[in-house]
Amino acid sequence: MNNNNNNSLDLSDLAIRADLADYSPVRGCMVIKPYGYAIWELIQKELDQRIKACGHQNAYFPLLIPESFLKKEADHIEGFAPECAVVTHAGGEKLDEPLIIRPTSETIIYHMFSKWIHSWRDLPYSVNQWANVVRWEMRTRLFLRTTEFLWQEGHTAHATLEDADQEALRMLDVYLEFMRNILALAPYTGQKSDSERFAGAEKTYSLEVLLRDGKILQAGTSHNLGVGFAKAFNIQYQSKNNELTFVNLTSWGVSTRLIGAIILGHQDEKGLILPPKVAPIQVIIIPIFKTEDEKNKVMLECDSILAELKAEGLRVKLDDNEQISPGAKFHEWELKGVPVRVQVGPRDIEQKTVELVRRDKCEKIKSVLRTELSAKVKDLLTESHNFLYNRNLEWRNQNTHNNINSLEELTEVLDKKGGFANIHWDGSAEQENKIKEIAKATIRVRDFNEPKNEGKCIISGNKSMGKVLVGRAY
RNA sequence: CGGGAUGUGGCUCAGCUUGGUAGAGCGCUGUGUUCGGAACGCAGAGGUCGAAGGUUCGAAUCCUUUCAUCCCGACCA
Repeated sequence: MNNNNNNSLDLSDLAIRADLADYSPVRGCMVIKPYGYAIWELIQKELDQRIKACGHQNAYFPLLIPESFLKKEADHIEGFAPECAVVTHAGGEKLDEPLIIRPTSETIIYHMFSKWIHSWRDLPYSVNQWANVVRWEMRTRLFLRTTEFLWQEGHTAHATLEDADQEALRMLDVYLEFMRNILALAPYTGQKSDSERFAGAEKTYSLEVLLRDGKILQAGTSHNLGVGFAKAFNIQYQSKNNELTFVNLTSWGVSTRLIGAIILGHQDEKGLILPPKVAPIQVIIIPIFKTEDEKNKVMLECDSILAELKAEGLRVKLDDNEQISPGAKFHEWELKGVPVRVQVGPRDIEQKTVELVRRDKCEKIKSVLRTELSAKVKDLLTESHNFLYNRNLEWRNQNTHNNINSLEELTEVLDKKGGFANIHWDGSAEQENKIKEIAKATIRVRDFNEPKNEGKCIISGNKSMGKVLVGRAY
Protein backbone atom coordinates (compact mmCIF):
# COMPACT_ATOMS: atom_id res chain seq x y z
CA MET A 1 0.00 0.00 0.00
CA ASN A 2 2.46 2.61 1.17
CA ASN A 3 5.48 1.96 -0.97
CA ASN A 4 6.48 5.58 -1.10
CA ASN A 5 10.24 5.23 -0.83
CA ASN A 6 12.62 5.22 -3.76
CA ASN A 7 14.71 2.33 -2.53
CA SER A 8 15.76 0.53 -5.69
CA LEU A 9 16.34 -2.60 -3.67
CA ASP A 10 12.68 -2.93 -2.79
CA LEU A 11 11.81 -6.16 -4.50
CA SER A 12 8.04 -5.92 -4.42
CA ASP A 13 8.02 -2.47 -5.91
CA LEU A 14 10.46 -3.42 -8.66
CA ALA A 15 8.66 -6.66 -9.55
CA ILE A 16 5.43 -4.73 -9.96
CA ARG A 17 6.85 -1.72 -11.79
CA ALA A 18 8.76 -3.98 -14.18
CA ASP A 19 5.47 -5.75 -14.88
CA LEU A 20 6.61 -9.18 -13.71
CA ALA A 21 3.85 -9.74 -11.17
CA ASP A 22 1.01 -8.24 -9.20
CA TYR A 23 -0.59 -8.92 -5.82
CA SER A 24 -3.58 -11.22 -5.79
CA PRO A 25 -6.72 -10.74 -3.69
CA VAL A 26 -5.51 -13.57 -1.45
CA ARG A 27 -2.85 -12.72 1.08
CA GLY A 28 0.62 -13.88 0.14
CA CYS A 29 -0.33 -15.02 -3.34
CA MET A 30 0.85 -13.37 -6.53
CA VAL A 31 -0.25 -13.17 -10.11
CA ILE A 32 2.68 -13.83 -12.39
CA LYS A 33 2.15 -11.54 -15.36
CA PRO A 34 3.17 -12.42 -18.93
CA TYR A 35 6.59 -10.74 -18.76
CA GLY A 36 7.43 -12.55 -15.52
CA TYR A 37 5.97 -15.83 -16.66
CA ALA A 38 8.02 -15.68 -19.86
CA ILE A 39 11.14 -15.70 -17.65
CA TRP A 40 9.81 -18.76 -15.84
CA GLU A 41 9.13 -20.50 -19.16
CA LEU A 42 12.72 -19.91 -20.24
CA ILE A 43 13.99 -21.23 -16.91
CA GLN A 44 11.76 -24.28 -17.31
CA LYS A 45 12.92 -24.94 -20.84
CA GLU A 46 16.61 -24.82 -19.97
CA LEU A 47 16.30 -26.80 -16.78
CA ASP A 48 13.91 -29.37 -18.18
CA GLN A 49 16.45 -30.26 -20.88
CA ARG A 50 19.11 -30.76 -18.26
CA ILE A 51 16.91 -32.89 -16.01
CA LYS A 52 15.92 -35.08 -18.94
CA ALA A 53 19.55 -35.40 -19.99
CA CYS A 54 20.09 -37.05 -16.58
CA GLY A 55 17.52 -39.66 -17.53
CA HIS A 56 14.62 -38.31 -15.46
CA GLN A 57 11.19 -38.18 -17.04
CA ASN A 58 8.35 -35.85 -16.23
CA ALA A 59 5.10 -36.98 -14.66
CA TYR A 60 2.31 -35.36 -12.72
CA PHE A 61 0.97 -36.22 -9.28
CA PRO A 62 -2.23 -34.84 -7.74
CA LEU A 63 -2.56 -31.60 -5.84
CA LEU A 64 -4.55 -33.18 -3.00
CA ILE A 65 -2.92 -35.55 -0.54
CA PRO A 66 -4.71 -37.53 2.22
CA GLU A 67 -3.83 -36.01 5.58
CA SER A 68 -2.73 -39.39 6.91
CA PHE A 69 0.07 -39.57 4.32
CA LEU A 70 1.86 -36.62 5.84
CA LYS A 71 1.75 -38.23 9.25
CA LYS A 72 3.62 -41.34 8.14
CA GLU A 73 7.06 -39.76 8.39
CA ALA A 74 7.44 -38.20 11.83
CA ASP A 75 9.96 -35.45 11.04
CA HIS A 76 8.16 -34.58 7.84
CA ILE A 77 4.79 -33.92 9.47
CA GLU A 78 6.50 -31.97 12.21
CA GLY A 79 8.22 -29.79 9.66
CA PHE A 80 5.26 -29.18 7.40
CA ALA A 81 2.06 -29.46 9.45
CA PRO A 82 1.95 -25.80 10.54
CA GLU A 83 2.13 -24.50 7.02
CA CYS A 84 -0.35 -26.79 5.32
CA ALA A 85 -3.61 -25.65 3.79
CA VAL A 86 -6.26 -28.28 4.43
CA VAL A 87 -9.43 -29.05 2.50
CA THR A 88 -12.12 -30.18 4.94
CA HIS A 89 -15.26 -29.77 2.86
CA ALA A 90 -16.09 -30.75 -0.69
CA GLY A 91 -19.26 -31.42 -2.63
CA GLY A 92 -21.20 -29.62 0.07
CA GLU A 93 -20.21 -32.13 2.74
CA LYS A 94 -17.53 -32.57 5.35
CA LEU A 95 -14.86 -35.00 4.18
CA ASP A 96 -14.20 -38.20 6.17
CA GLU A 97 -10.50 -37.51 5.91
CA PRO A 98 -9.20 -33.99 5.33
CA LEU A 99 -7.07 -33.46 2.23
CA ILE A 100 -3.84 -31.51 2.29
CA ILE A 101 -2.96 -29.20 -0.55
CA ARG A 102 0.58 -30.38 -1.25
CA PRO A 103 3.33 -28.36 0.38
CA THR A 104 5.69 -30.79 -1.42
CA SER A 105 4.99 -34.20 -2.91
CA GLU A 106 7.27 -36.70 -1.18
CA THR A 107 4.40 -38.53 0.48
CA ILE A 108 2.12 -39.01 -2.51
CA ILE A 109 5.01 -39.87 -4.80
CA TYR A 110 6.51 -42.38 -2.37
CA HIS A 111 3.13 -43.96 -1.83
CA MET A 112 3.10 -44.62 -5.56
CA PHE A 113 6.76 -45.71 -5.56
CA SER A 114 5.85 -48.47 -3.12
CA LYS A 115 3.46 -49.84 -5.73
CA TRP A 116 5.86 -49.44 -8.63
CA ILE A 117 9.20 -50.59 -7.23
CA HIS A 118 9.64 -54.32 -6.58
CA SER A 119 13.00 -55.52 -7.82
CA TRP A 120 16.63 -54.40 -7.83
CA ARG A 121 16.11 -54.32 -11.59
CA ASP A 122 13.70 -51.39 -11.10
CA LEU A 123 16.45 -49.26 -9.59
CA PRO A 124 17.39 -46.53 -9.91
CA TYR A 125 13.85 -45.27 -10.31
CA SER A 126 13.06 -41.63 -10.92
CA VAL A 127 10.44 -39.08 -11.76
CA ASN A 128 10.29 -35.29 -12.00
CA GLN A 129 7.29 -33.02 -11.89
CA TRP A 130 6.63 -29.36 -12.63
CA ALA A 131 3.91 -28.28 -10.27
CA ASN A 132 2.48 -25.71 -7.91
CA VAL A 133 2.68 -26.14 -4.14
CA VAL A 134 1.13 -24.25 -1.24
CA ARG A 135 2.83 -23.36 2.01
CA TRP A 136 1.05 -21.11 4.46
CA GLU A 137 4.09 -19.02 5.35
CA MET A 138 3.68 -16.33 7.97
CA ARG A 139 5.46 -13.65 6.06
CA THR A 140 5.55 -13.52 2.29
CA ARG A 141 7.44 -11.60 -0.36
CA LEU A 142 6.90 -11.54 -4.11
CA PHE A 143 8.91 -14.31 -5.79
CA LEU A 144 10.98 -15.07 -2.68
CA ARG A 145 8.28 -16.56 -0.52
CA THR A 146 4.73 -16.69 -1.81
CA THR A 147 1.94 -18.81 -0.38
CA GLU A 148 1.61 -20.67 -3.66
CA PHE A 149 4.64 -21.09 -5.84
CA LEU A 150 5.71 -22.98 -8.94
CA TRP A 151 8.56 -25.40 -8.90
CA GLN A 152 10.10 -28.56 -10.16
CA GLU A 153 10.57 -31.48 -7.79
CA GLY A 154 12.55 -34.54 -8.75
CA HIS A 155 12.43 -37.82 -6.83
CA THR A 156 14.70 -40.81 -7.21
CA ALA A 157 15.05 -44.23 -5.56
CA HIS A 158 18.33 -46.12 -5.25
CA ALA A 159 19.66 -49.37 -3.90
CA THR A 160 22.23 -47.87 -1.56
CA LEU A 161 22.74 -44.74 0.50
CA GLU A 162 25.89 -44.02 -1.52
CA ASP A 163 23.98 -44.17 -4.78
CA ALA A 164 21.38 -41.78 -3.38
CA ASP A 165 24.07 -39.42 -2.17
CA GLN A 166 25.73 -39.45 -5.56
CA GLU A 167 22.42 -38.63 -7.22
CA ALA A 168 21.64 -35.79 -4.80
CA LEU A 169 25.07 -34.34 -5.50
CA ARG A 170 24.72 -34.83 -9.24
CA MET A 171 21.46 -32.85 -9.32
CA LEU A 172 23.00 -30.14 -7.17
CA ASP A 173 25.71 -29.90 -9.81
CA VAL A 174 23.07 -29.63 -12.52
CA TYR A 175 21.56 -26.69 -10.66
CA LEU A 176 24.96 -25.11 -10.20
CA GLU A 177 25.82 -25.36 -13.89
CA PHE A 178 22.39 -24.00 -14.77
CA MET A 179 22.70 -21.08 -12.40
CA ARG A 180 26.14 -20.18 -13.66
CA ASN A 181 25.58 -20.58 -17.38
CA ILE A 182 21.95 -19.52 -17.68
CA LEU A 183 21.19 -17.20 -14.76
CA ALA A 184 24.72 -15.73 -14.52
CA LEU A 185 24.79 -16.32 -10.76
CA ALA A 186 27.64 -17.74 -8.70
CA PRO A 187 26.23 -19.52 -5.66
CA TYR A 188 28.15 -21.37 -3.01
CA THR A 189 27.22 -25.02 -2.79
CA GLY A 190 27.51 -27.23 0.22
CA GLN A 191 25.81 -29.14 2.96
CA LYS A 192 23.30 -27.78 5.46
CA SER A 193 23.66 -28.09 9.20
CA ASP A 194 21.38 -30.54 11.01
CA SER A 195 18.95 -27.87 12.10
CA GLU A 196 18.61 -26.47 8.58
CA ARG A 197 18.05 -29.89 7.03
CA PHE A 198 14.85 -30.68 5.13
CA ALA A 199 12.18 -32.31 7.29
CA GLY A 200 12.82 -36.03 6.93
CA ALA A 201 16.20 -35.88 5.17
CA GLU A 202 19.56 -37.47 6.01
CA LYS A 203 21.49 -34.72 4.27
CA THR A 204 20.47 -31.50 2.60
CA TYR A 205 22.64 -29.78 0.03
CA SER A 206 21.90 -26.29 -1.20
CA LEU A 207 22.94 -23.39 -3.41
CA GLU A 208 23.36 -20.03 -1.71
CA VAL A 209 23.46 -16.84 -3.77
CA LEU A 210 24.74 -13.48 -2.56
CA LEU A 211 22.34 -10.72 -3.61
CA ARG A 212 23.17 -7.10 -4.39
CA ASP A 213 21.91 -5.97 -0.99
CA GLY A 214 24.30 -8.23 0.90
CA LYS A 215 21.66 -10.75 1.90
CA ILE A 216 21.72 -14.39 0.96
CA LEU A 217 19.16 -16.48 -0.86
CA GLN A 218 18.84 -20.24 -0.80
CA ALA A 219 18.21 -20.79 -4.48
CA GLY A 220 17.79 -24.54 -4.61
CA THR A 221 18.10 -27.69 -2.58
CA SER A 222 18.88 -31.37 -3.11
CA HIS A 223 18.22 -33.92 -0.39
CA ASN A 224 19.52 -37.36 0.36
CA LEU A 225 16.53 -38.82 2.19
CA GLY A 226 18.09 -42.17 3.11
CA VAL A 227 15.61 -44.88 4.02
CA GLY A 228 13.35 -42.82 6.32
CA PHE A 229 10.57 -42.25 3.83
CA ALA A 230 11.03 -45.72 2.35
CA LYS A 231 10.28 -47.22 5.75
CA ALA A 232 7.31 -44.92 6.27
CA PHE A 233 5.85 -45.77 2.88
CA ASN A 234 7.14 -49.33 2.69
CA ILE A 235 9.14 -49.00 -0.50
CA GLN A 236 11.07 -52.28 -0.69
CA TYR A 237 12.75 -54.19 -3.44
CA GLN A 238 14.02 -57.72 -3.70
CA SER A 239 17.78 -57.67 -3.92
CA LYS A 240 19.89 -60.01 -6.05
CA ASN A 241 20.12 -62.41 -3.14
CA ASN A 242 16.38 -62.30 -2.62
CA GLU A 243 16.26 -60.07 0.43
CA LEU A 244 13.55 -57.45 0.92
CA THR A 245 15.42 -54.14 1.17
CA PHE A 246 14.35 -50.52 1.67
CA VAL A 247 15.29 -48.08 -1.08
CA ASN A 248 17.24 -44.88 -0.51
CA LEU A 249 15.50 -41.78 -1.85
CA THR A 250 16.48 -38.34 -3.04
CA SER A 251 14.47 -35.24 -3.80
CA TRP A 252 15.59 -31.97 -5.33
CA GLY A 253 13.90 -28.80 -6.43
CA VAL A 254 14.08 -25.21 -7.55
CA SER A 255 11.21 -22.77 -7.69
CA THR A 256 9.95 -19.41 -8.93
CA ARG A 257 12.25 -18.09 -6.23
CA LEU A 258 14.90 -18.27 -8.96
CA ILE A 259 13.20 -15.25 -10.51
CA GLY A 260 13.70 -13.49 -7.19
CA ALA A 261 17.37 -14.50 -7.33
CA ILE A 262 17.68 -12.99 -10.80
CA ILE A 263 16.01 -9.75 -9.78
CA LEU A 264 17.90 -9.24 -6.53
CA GLY A 265 21.13 -10.77 -7.80
CA HIS A 266 21.60 -8.44 -10.76
CA GLN A 267 19.47 -5.30 -10.33
CA ASP A 268 20.79 -1.75 -10.17
CA GLU A 269 19.29 1.66 -9.40
CA LYS A 270 17.62 1.79 -12.81
CA GLY A 271 15.77 -1.48 -12.36
CA LEU A 272 16.01 -5.04 -13.53
CA ILE A 273 19.01 -6.46 -15.36
CA LEU A 274 18.04 -9.74 -16.96
CA PRO A 275 20.66 -12.32 -17.85
CA PRO A 276 20.42 -12.63 -21.65
CA LYS A 277 19.62 -16.33 -21.69
CA VAL A 278 16.39 -15.92 -19.74
CA ALA A 279 15.45 -12.45 -20.98
CA PRO A 280 12.04 -12.72 -22.70
CA ILE A 281 13.15 -9.79 -24.85
CA GLN A 282 16.89 -9.82 -25.54
CA VAL A 283 16.95 -6.89 -27.91
CA ILE A 284 14.63 -3.91 -28.02
CA ILE A 285 14.61 -1.68 -31.09
CA ILE A 286 13.75 2.00 -30.62
CA PRO A 287 13.01 4.11 -33.69
CA ILE A 288 13.71 7.84 -33.49
CA PHE A 289 12.30 10.36 -35.98
CA LYS A 290 10.70 13.79 -36.38
CA THR A 291 9.23 14.17 -39.82
CA GLU A 292 7.00 11.83 -41.79
CA ASP A 293 9.83 11.32 -44.26
CA GLU A 294 12.25 10.37 -41.47
CA LYS A 295 9.67 8.08 -39.97
CA ASN A 296 9.29 6.15 -43.22
CA LYS A 297 13.02 5.66 -43.62
CA VAL A 298 13.62 4.79 -39.97
CA MET A 299 10.73 2.35 -39.74
CA LEU A 300 11.86 0.61 -42.91
CA GLU A 301 15.30 0.17 -41.37
CA CYS A 302 13.84 -1.00 -38.05
CA ASP A 303 11.72 -3.61 -39.80
CA SER A 304 14.77 -4.91 -41.59
CA ILE A 305 16.74 -5.05 -38.33
CA LEU A 306 13.87 -6.85 -36.62
CA ALA A 307 13.70 -9.45 -39.37
CA GLU A 308 17.45 -9.92 -39.40
CA LEU A 309 17.82 -10.40 -35.65
CA LYS A 310 14.82 -12.73 -35.54
CA ALA A 311 16.42 -14.80 -38.26
CA GLU A 312 19.48 -15.04 -36.03
CA GLY A 313 17.26 -16.71 -33.44
CA LEU A 314 17.20 -13.78 -31.05
CA ARG A 315 14.18 -12.64 -29.03
CA VAL A 316 13.61 -9.17 -30.42
CA LYS A 317 10.92 -6.54 -30.12
CA LEU A 318 10.37 -3.33 -32.03
CA ASP A 319 8.86 -0.61 -29.85
CA ASP A 320 6.82 1.25 -32.46
CA ASN A 321 4.58 3.07 -30.00
CA GLU A 322 4.35 6.65 -31.33
CA GLN A 323 2.60 8.01 -28.28
CA ILE A 324 5.66 8.23 -26.06
CA SER A 325 9.06 9.74 -26.68
CA PRO A 326 12.25 7.75 -27.23
CA GLY A 327 13.58 8.97 -23.89
CA ALA A 328 10.60 7.52 -22.07
CA LYS A 329 11.16 4.23 -23.86
CA PHE A 330 14.81 4.11 -22.78
CA HIS A 331 13.72 4.31 -19.17
CA GLU A 332 10.96 1.75 -19.55
CA TRP A 333 13.14 -0.91 -21.15
CA GLU A 334 15.94 -0.27 -18.69
CA LEU A 335 13.48 -0.80 -15.86
CA LYS A 336 12.45 -4.07 -17.49
CA GLY A 337 16.05 -5.19 -17.84
CA VAL A 338 16.30 -5.84 -21.58
CA PRO A 339 19.99 -6.64 -22.20
CA VAL A 340 20.58 -4.80 -25.48
CA ARG A 341 18.90 -1.77 -26.99
CA VAL A 342 19.18 -0.78 -30.65
CA GLN A 343 18.47 2.88 -31.42
CA VAL A 344 17.85 3.93 -34.99
CA GLY A 345 17.45 7.59 -36.02
CA PRO A 346 17.92 9.80 -39.09
CA ARG A 347 21.64 10.19 -38.36
CA ASP A 348 22.07 6.45 -38.43
CA ILE A 349 20.18 6.09 -41.68
CA GLU A 350 22.50 8.64 -43.25
CA GLN A 351 25.65 7.00 -41.93
CA LYS A 352 24.38 3.42 -42.36
CA THR A 353 24.90 2.81 -38.66
CA VAL A 354 22.92 2.11 -35.49
CA GLU A 355 23.48 2.97 -31.85
CA LEU A 356 23.68 0.14 -29.32
CA VAL A 357 23.24 0.38 -25.56
CA ARG A 358 24.01 -2.46 -23.19
CA ARG A 359 21.87 -2.63 -20.07
CA ASP A 360 24.36 -4.20 -17.66
CA LYS A 361 26.86 -1.31 -17.77
CA CYS A 362 24.46 1.24 -19.28
CA GLU A 363 27.13 1.84 -21.89
CA LYS A 364 26.45 3.45 -25.26
CA ILE A 365 28.15 2.18 -28.39
CA LYS A 366 27.64 4.75 -31.11
CA SER A 367 27.93 4.38 -34.85
CA VAL A 368 27.94 0.60 -35.13
CA LEU A 369 27.99 -0.23 -38.82
CA ARG A 370 24.65 -1.60 -39.92
CA THR A 371 26.41 -4.49 -41.66
CA GLU A 372 28.04 -5.52 -38.37
CA LEU A 373 24.90 -5.26 -36.26
CA SER A 374 23.98 -8.93 -35.85
CA ALA A 375 27.47 -10.00 -34.94
CA LYS A 376 27.85 -7.11 -32.52
CA VAL A 377 24.53 -7.80 -30.82
CA LYS A 378 25.37 -11.45 -30.34
CA ASP A 379 28.75 -10.49 -28.90
CA LEU A 380 27.08 -8.08 -26.52
CA LEU A 381 24.68 -10.73 -25.27
CA THR A 382 27.56 -13.06 -24.55
CA GLU A 383 29.58 -10.29 -22.94
CA SER A 384 26.64 -9.25 -20.84
CA HIS A 385 26.20 -12.77 -19.51
CA ASN A 386 29.88 -12.98 -18.64
CA PHE A 387 29.88 -9.54 -17.09
CA LEU A 388 26.90 -10.37 -14.85
CA TYR A 389 28.33 -13.73 -13.84
CA ASN A 390 31.74 -12.30 -13.02
CA ARG A 391 30.24 -9.42 -11.12
CA ASN A 392 28.19 -11.80 -8.99
CA LEU A 393 31.20 -14.04 -8.42
CA GLU A 394 33.45 -11.16 -7.44
CA TRP A 395 30.74 -9.68 -5.26
CA ARG A 396 30.45 -13.01 -3.47
CA ASN A 397 34.22 -13.41 -3.08
CA GLN A 398 34.74 -9.84 -1.90
CA ASN A 399 32.00 -10.30 0.65
CA THR A 400 33.14 -13.59 2.03
CA HIS A 401 34.83 -12.70 5.29
CA ASN A 402 37.46 -15.14 6.44
CA ASN A 403 39.15 -13.58 9.42
CA ILE A 404 36.46 -13.55 12.03
CA ASN A 405 37.34 -14.72 15.49
CA SER A 406 34.41 -13.96 17.74
CA LEU A 407 30.67 -13.67 17.84
CA GLU A 408 31.05 -9.89 18.24
CA GLU A 409 33.18 -9.63 15.12
CA LEU A 410 30.68 -11.79 13.28
CA THR A 411 27.79 -9.54 14.24
CA GLU A 412 29.75 -6.44 13.37
CA VAL A 413 30.83 -7.57 9.93
CA LEU A 414 27.32 -8.73 9.05
CA ASP A 415 25.88 -5.43 10.25
CA LYS A 416 28.36 -3.38 8.26
CA LYS A 417 29.01 -5.41 5.15
CA GLY A 418 26.57 -8.31 4.93
CA GLY A 419 27.65 -11.24 2.83
CA PHE A 420 29.14 -14.50 4.05
CA ALA A 421 31.26 -15.06 7.10
CA ASN A 422 33.42 -18.17 6.80
CA ILE A 423 33.94 -19.31 10.36
CA HIS A 424 34.96 -22.25 12.47
CA TRP A 425 32.04 -23.84 14.30
CA ASP A 426 32.17 -26.77 16.66
CA GLY A 427 29.08 -28.41 15.18
CA SER A 428 26.89 -27.98 18.24
CA ALA A 429 23.31 -26.79 18.19
CA GLU A 430 24.11 -24.62 21.19
CA GLN A 431 26.60 -22.43 19.30
CA GLU A 432 24.39 -22.45 16.23
CA ASN A 433 21.59 -20.97 18.31
CA LYS A 434 23.89 -18.22 19.53
CA ILE A 435 24.66 -17.33 15.93
CA LYS A 436 20.93 -17.05 15.32
CA GLU A 437 20.08 -15.10 18.41
CA ILE A 438 23.03 -12.78 18.74
CA ALA A 439 24.32 -12.31 15.19
CA LYS A 440 20.81 -12.66 13.70
CA ALA A 441 22.28 -14.97 11.11
CA THR A 442 22.12 -18.62 10.09
CA ILE A 443 24.61 -21.22 9.03
CA ARG A 444 24.04 -21.38 5.29
CA VAL A 445 26.24 -24.28 4.22
CA ARG A 446 29.52 -26.02 4.72
CA ASP A 447 31.14 -25.00 1.42
CA PHE A 448 32.27 -27.98 -0.66
CA ASN A 449 35.36 -26.11 -1.80
CA GLU A 450 36.52 -25.15 1.67
CA PRO A 451 39.41 -27.36 2.78
CA LYS A 452 38.51 -29.37 5.88
CA ASN A 453 41.13 -27.84 8.12
CA GLU A 454 40.75 -28.22 11.83
CA GLY A 455 40.37 -25.11 13.91
CA LYS A 456 38.71 -23.61 16.93
CA CYS A 457 35.04 -22.64 17.09
CA ILE A 458 34.89 -18.84 17.22
CA ILE A 459 32.26 -18.97 19.95
CA SER A 460 33.04 -21.92 22.21
CA GLY A 461 36.71 -22.34 21.40
CA ASN A 462 36.06 -26.07 20.97
CA LYS A 463 37.51 -28.09 18.15
CA SER A 464 36.05 -27.44 14.68
CA MET A 465 36.33 -29.84 11.77
CA GLY A 466 36.18 -27.08 9.17
CA LYS A 467 34.61 -23.74 8.39
CA VAL A 468 30.98 -23.01 7.63
CA LEU A 469 29.43 -20.07 5.77
CA VAL A 470 27.21 -17.88 7.91
CA GLY A 471 25.03 -15.00 6.82
CA ARG A 472 21.68 -13.30 6.84
CA ALA A 473 19.25 -14.78 4.41
CA TYR A 474 15.83 -13.99 3.00
C1' C B 1 1.23 -14.73 16.60
C1' G B 2 3.93 -10.22 18.79
C1' G B 3 5.60 -4.84 17.39
C1' G B 4 4.80 -0.61 13.90
C1' A B 5 2.00 1.77 10.05
C1' U B 6 -1.80 2.49 6.43
C1' G B 7 -6.78 2.09 4.00
C1' U B 8 -9.62 8.58 -0.18
C1' G B 9 -10.57 7.99 -8.79
C1' G B 10 -6.11 3.05 -12.23
C1' C B 11 -1.30 4.67 -9.23
C1' U B 12 1.16 7.96 -5.39
C1' C B 13 -0.88 10.93 -1.92
C1' A B 14 -3.19 15.81 0.29
C1' G B 15 -7.62 16.97 3.07
C1' C B 16 -8.95 14.76 9.17
C1' U B 17 -6.15 18.27 14.57
C1' U B 18 -10.43 22.89 14.46
C1' G B 19 -17.28 18.33 11.01
C1' G B 20 -20.42 22.05 6.16
C1' U B 21 -21.08 17.14 1.50
C1' A B 22 -13.88 15.72 -2.17
C1' G B 23 -8.69 17.74 -4.39
C1' A B 24 -3.50 17.47 -6.66
C1' G B 25 0.27 15.00 -9.49
C1' C B 26 0.92 10.88 -12.53
C1' G B 27 -1.85 7.58 -15.63
C1' C B 28 -6.25 7.16 -19.02
C1' U B 29 -9.58 9.16 -23.60
C1' G B 30 -9.73 12.80 -27.74
C1' U B 31 -6.85 16.42 -30.36
C1' G B 32 -2.75 19.48 -32.13
C1' U B 33 2.37 20.60 -31.85
C1' U B 34 6.71 17.47 -30.28
C1' C B 35 10.40 13.23 -30.67
C1' G B 36 18.94 11.23 -30.28
C1' G B 37 17.70 10.19 -22.30
C1' A B 38 11.24 10.50 -18.85
C1' A B 39 7.77 16.73 -24.21
C1' C B 40 3.77 20.26 -23.97
C1' G B 41 -1.05 22.80 -24.94
C1' C B 42 -6.26 22.40 -25.10
C1' A B 43 -10.73 19.47 -24.18
C1' G B 44 -12.61 15.19 -21.34
C1' A B 45 -13.80 10.54 -18.43
C1' G B 46 -13.24 8.61 -13.65
C1' G B 47 -14.33 8.46 -6.32
C1' U B 48 -21.29 5.56 -2.11
C1' C B 49 -13.40 8.42 1.13
C1' G B 50 -12.05 -0.24 3.36
C1' A B 51 -16.82 -2.06 5.93
C1' A B 52 -20.64 -1.77 9.80
C1' G B 53 -22.76 0.89 13.68
C1' G B 54 -23.00 5.46 16.65
C1' U B 55 -22.86 11.02 17.82
C1' U B 56 -24.81 15.30 14.91
C1' C B 57 -29.28 19.47 11.40
C1' G B 58 -24.86 17.69 8.75
C1' A B 59 -19.24 12.83 9.01
C1' A B 60 -13.60 11.37 4.58
C1' U B 61 -13.07 14.26 9.25
C1' C B 62 -15.33 12.69 16.00
C1' C B 63 -16.51 7.72 18.79
C1' U B 64 -17.04 2.16 18.76
C1' U B 65 -16.48 -2.35 16.32
C1' U B 66 -14.63 -5.01 12.34
C1' C B 67 -11.98 -6.36 7.89
C1' A B 68 -7.77 -5.92 4.90
C1' U B 69 -2.95 -4.69 3.33
C1' C B 70 2.15 -3.28 3.96
C1' C B 71 6.76 -3.06 6.99
C1' C B 72 9.91 -5.32 11.28
C1' G B 73 10.56 -10.28 14.13
C1' A B 74 9.60 -15.98 14.94
C1' C B 75 8.74 -20.03 10.25
C1' C B 76 10.47 -21.37 5.24
C1' A B 77 12.13 -23.02 -1.49
